[in-house]
Amino acid sequence: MEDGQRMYSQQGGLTNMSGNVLPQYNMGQDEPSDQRKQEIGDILQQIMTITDQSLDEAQARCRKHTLNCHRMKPALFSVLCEIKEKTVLSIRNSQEEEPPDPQLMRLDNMLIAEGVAGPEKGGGSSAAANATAAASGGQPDSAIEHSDYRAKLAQIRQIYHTELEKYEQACNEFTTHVVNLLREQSRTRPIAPKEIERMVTIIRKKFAAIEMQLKQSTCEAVMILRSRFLDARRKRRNFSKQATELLNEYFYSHLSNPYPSEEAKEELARKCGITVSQVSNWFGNKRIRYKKNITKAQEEANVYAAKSAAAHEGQGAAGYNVGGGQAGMYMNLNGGDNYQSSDNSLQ
DNA sequence: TCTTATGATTTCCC
DNA sequence: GGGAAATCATAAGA
Repeated sequence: MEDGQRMYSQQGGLTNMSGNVLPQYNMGQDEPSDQRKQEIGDILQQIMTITDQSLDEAQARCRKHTLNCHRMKPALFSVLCEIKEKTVLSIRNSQEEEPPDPQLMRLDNMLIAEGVAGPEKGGGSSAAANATAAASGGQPDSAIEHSDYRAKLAQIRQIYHTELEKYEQACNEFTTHVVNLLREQSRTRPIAPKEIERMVTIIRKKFAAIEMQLKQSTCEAVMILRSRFLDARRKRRNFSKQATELLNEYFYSHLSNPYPSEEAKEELARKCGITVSQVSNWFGNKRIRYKKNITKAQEEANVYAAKSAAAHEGQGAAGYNVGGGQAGMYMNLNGGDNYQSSDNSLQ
């Protein structure tokens, strides 16, 4: 108040401690007294004009005019903005710096991996191709299943992107609307640009939550499609003859320890054009069935032993030894249980 | 159509 | 988690 009085006095005259205007002396800087009289007359005229208007209109206009034109407005708003910043906004500020949502990251990663989000790089179709290749053991697969999967995935992708665009558009429109509104309001109440930015962030967060729901339901749709597709893969297909030969060769040449290492499985999978888990399945089945039907297995072993021996003669090498297995240790065909003994050997 | 072979899945155990 | 064993589901052949 003191400052205000002092400031006023600089313009209109000197005041005493009670705020009364003191007699003014012409010091060479002050306005002439007849000019002041003119101003007072103008003010009175304005007051008289106001009384002719409706009270509300006058108040509104007066307030607006006073607020917008008052030379103290920027300073006052600045102070008020600062106070707001230090109180309400500081609370929000502490909540803003959150780490990225891991669930959202998972969803994003999955959508990218499935080829739904991100650049269209044939993710879905390649996934389908891999899946069918795995199921068919390298044999040509049903193109119908493949194209069905691809078409449905493309549908999901299209819906996802359409919805995403809608959300983004709505978000942008709403944000623009709110920003404009706040900017308009900032003429009559203290709203700092930072506060507007925060409001934008809040709006974007709200829309991000909606977006996450969209991503979740898209992931669900992909999962359902995938499971249906995988169910279709359950249709068993025999491995190629060449693949079976390779697997049998390895099995019978490692009869004392028919447990291929991970490296060996990978190598076999690569050579046979199947997956590592298919190799594992095959060896699991083979070990069990070998034990169950030892007579027939021995005949088979005999065939592969002969084959391998012929190959060794031709190459003069130890033959198959993937991943450090014990090549060349064939079972004794005259005595079914006379294979090389080890902890893992088949009894 | 029935049987057998075989790849995949499930359950249990270590 | 990997392997054994049981089981399922389907391909293939008689």
